[in-house]
Amino acid sequence: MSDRKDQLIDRAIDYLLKNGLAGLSLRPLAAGIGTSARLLVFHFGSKEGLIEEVLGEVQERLRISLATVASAKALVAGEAPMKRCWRWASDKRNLPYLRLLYEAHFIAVRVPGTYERYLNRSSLNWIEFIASRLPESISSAAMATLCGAVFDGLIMELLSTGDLRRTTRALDDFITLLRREHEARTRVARIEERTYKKRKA
Amino acid sequence: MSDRKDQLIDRAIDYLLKNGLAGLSLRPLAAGIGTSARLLVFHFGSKEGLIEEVLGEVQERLRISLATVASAKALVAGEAPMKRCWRWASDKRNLPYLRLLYEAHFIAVRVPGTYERYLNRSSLNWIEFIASRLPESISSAAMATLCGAVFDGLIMELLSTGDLRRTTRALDDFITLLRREHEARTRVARIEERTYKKRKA
DNA sequence: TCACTCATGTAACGATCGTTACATGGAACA
DNA sequence: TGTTCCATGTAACGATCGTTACATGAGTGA
Repeated sequence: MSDRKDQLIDRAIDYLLKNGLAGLSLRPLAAGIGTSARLLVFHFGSKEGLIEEVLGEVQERLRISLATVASAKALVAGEAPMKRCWRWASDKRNLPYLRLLYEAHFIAVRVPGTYERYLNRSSLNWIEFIASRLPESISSAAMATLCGAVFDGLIMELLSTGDLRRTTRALDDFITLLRREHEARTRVARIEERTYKKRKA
Repeated sequence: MSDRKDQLIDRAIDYLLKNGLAGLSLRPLAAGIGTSARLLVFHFGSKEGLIEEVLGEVQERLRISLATVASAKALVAGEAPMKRCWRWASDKRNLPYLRLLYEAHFIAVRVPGTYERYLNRSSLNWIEFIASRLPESISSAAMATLCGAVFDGLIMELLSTGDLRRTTRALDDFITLLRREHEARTRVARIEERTYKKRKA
């Protein structure tokens, strides 16, 4: 963990954020960050080792960054955690990191045994982050899956088109749908509760 | 458009459905489908030409396949078009084609000028398909974006985990949300209409 | 001063890449 | 029968890939 190596990781991350992971090769990467392929292999052992360390650092940075928005209140009351999470994810400082992780995730799914152990958890973990903050009335595995899919889909759309306004409005619409469903279910629950009390009395 | 070329396209599609597009190289492809790299270049001009024709054929097959479910009724009444579309997309005969197109879409977004003119429209066009069938009450650009994102996200989740049951339930939940919102808005609309009539009278 | 470790440069290895040159077989048509 | 065009095989080209061998300079503690 020398200073030189950390510096190389920093620069390699910048390079990967720009150029992606799919067609990565050592010599252009080395030339782009002011070193040589020889030194990359010297410090990281191999190309795969470099990618491992870079992806690990990327996940760590995102994890730390996400922690700053983790102090959200419950859904429905105040700003929705989903909205907060969306503002974080669509921030232009975080979005390139997400793009890189999505790319790695895609490659890992396509070619099993590639990077998958560095992505298995905590990479796209804002889904758990959101799901754990759903109110009980609309909390289920399917609903958590839906919330995660909305995020994945909207971020992909944002990455493809760059249309932040439209994707943000789509998320707002989804939050509205969720809120209305929550209100409908709790109203039914209150009615049932009242009915139950009446019978009891 | 010789028979031999069509046969090569068929086999190349099968190969790409299995092995993906990212790390494609001519010699393994040729060996996998019983020909030679020499002949692939002879028939398609270049590797890029081959990918163009293969992706074009893939889109054409999906377009035809999607047309078979295009005779859906309006949302809310009967089976939702989204559900119908989901059953089509998650069919194990169609899913590999979608995976290939998603991969191409990802590469095209990452490396501008790559395949993008072969994907610009009609590739992921079930989004328009769905959006055009939303009832007026919940029809907007944002809502269409949301529906598309739900599809993209759920299909990615299905491709990643293979969990058809959970992703299908998530879609059902979303349809429920949409339906409830539709009912709420039309109810409000009816009340407003009644109020308006009363005043008029 | 000397040995030793770390960092770095030069150059090459074998493999694979997309592509091409050249030759040939075989069918169709004059 | 001869010619012409399509299909195919063999072999190679130059480029690039990840990786490695070897040498050397720089710093550092004994």
